[in-house]
Amino acid sequence: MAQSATKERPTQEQRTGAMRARLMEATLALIAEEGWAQTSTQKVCARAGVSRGAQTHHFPTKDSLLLAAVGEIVARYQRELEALTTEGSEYKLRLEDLFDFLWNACFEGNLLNCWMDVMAAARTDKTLRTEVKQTDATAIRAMRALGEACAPTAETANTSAADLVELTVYLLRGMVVQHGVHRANDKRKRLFQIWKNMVASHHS
Amino acid sequence: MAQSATKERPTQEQRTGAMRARLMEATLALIAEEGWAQTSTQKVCARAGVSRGAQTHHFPTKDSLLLAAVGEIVARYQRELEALTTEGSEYKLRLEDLFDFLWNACFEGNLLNCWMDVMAAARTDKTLRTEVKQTDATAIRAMRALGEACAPTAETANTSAADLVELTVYLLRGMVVQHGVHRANDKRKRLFQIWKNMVASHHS
DNA sequence: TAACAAACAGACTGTTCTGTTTGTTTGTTG
DNA sequence: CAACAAACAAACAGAACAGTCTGTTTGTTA
Repeated sequence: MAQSATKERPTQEQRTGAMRARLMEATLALIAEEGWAQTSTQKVCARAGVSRGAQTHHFPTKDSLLLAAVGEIVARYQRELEALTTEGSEYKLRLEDLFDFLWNACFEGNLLNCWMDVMAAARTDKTLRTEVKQTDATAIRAMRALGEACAPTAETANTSAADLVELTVYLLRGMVVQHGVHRANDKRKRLFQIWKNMVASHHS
Repeated sequence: MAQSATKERPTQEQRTGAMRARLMEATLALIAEEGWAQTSTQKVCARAGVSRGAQTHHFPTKDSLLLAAVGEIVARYQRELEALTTEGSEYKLRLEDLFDFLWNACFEGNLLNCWMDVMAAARTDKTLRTEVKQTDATAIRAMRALGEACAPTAETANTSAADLVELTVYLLRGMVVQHGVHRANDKRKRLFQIWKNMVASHHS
């Protein structure tokens, strides 16, 4: 009777992993739903169904929890980005495909909403800013490289593909913030199409 | 002797005006320096050198104070915009001039930093969102109209000037958020120049 | 000038929050 | 199985916060 054979008792490593995962999931959900500023450790514990003692054990300070959340956000985004490159490695990835991917990454799911929240908060939070500053720099560098890989900027072209990608990133970020206030994606989709046309006619 | 002739005793209207101005200035400064989420009524009072009683008298709730601050931000921005149109009414305002104005409005002063903070916060604050939603809509409408006035979108053109202006606004907003984290305006200025070139060659 | 209302000041209440501490349970290891 | 450390639980302390309250000063007006 004692132990049912279906479930072994979990090892400590499994426990910490599960606990951290639960806390991380609750944290990300709260950032997405209530925003960065309204995300408190107490709410995270309540949402995760975890005692405050457990939370302080794994994340002794609020900053450690939220910085871990930042890392998780960019890790997930990076994962999507890598998935695109590997699946696209077979055939030639077009610049327009990259733009469409960036668009989709912005408006399906709430990862980018969270990220813009973090960036806004980072402006007035020193430790967060230093973290975000380099993380974002590497992310932009990666996307620039990806753009360059898509369209190697022929000598005839008058603009580098990397610059066009970076412009697109800023444009989409502005749209994401707008999206948080006013969900009218039809208008924005039309504008983004105009932008893509401009790129196509300019980078030829 | 009693009253020195140089200073009359202030009327009540003057008092309220002065007090509201002091509170408003302190609020905007705090939003700019510490961010929207870290702006509390107590800090505002301390910064303005005003008792909490006075603050609660003029702004009975925190929301009323912060919504007034939002109104002040957009009012100032609107004022800059109108100044541009009136001073430019003598000679023909070019689309590029408008773009340069938008650029300058973004990176000199911290009005746009505050505004992006507000937009980010509005995503997860219902009352703020409804306020920001329509305010921002009218602002964008005004800027679109201004763009249309600059360059009346000749029939030969394949893109409306209004759309180009709106795209520019989103692009610049993304750059402003970036600017809060990483102040590297040289890179962004170069990118914006590329953007202006694309517009010029496309809207011809 | 007397009565009144607005402007202002400061204390108090209840809540929320982060970080710390003390104690209990659970897994690991010699 | 015994000693130990990690995982977890819960209570506490101290601070910041928004809102409400009572009292005082100042301007208005009949």
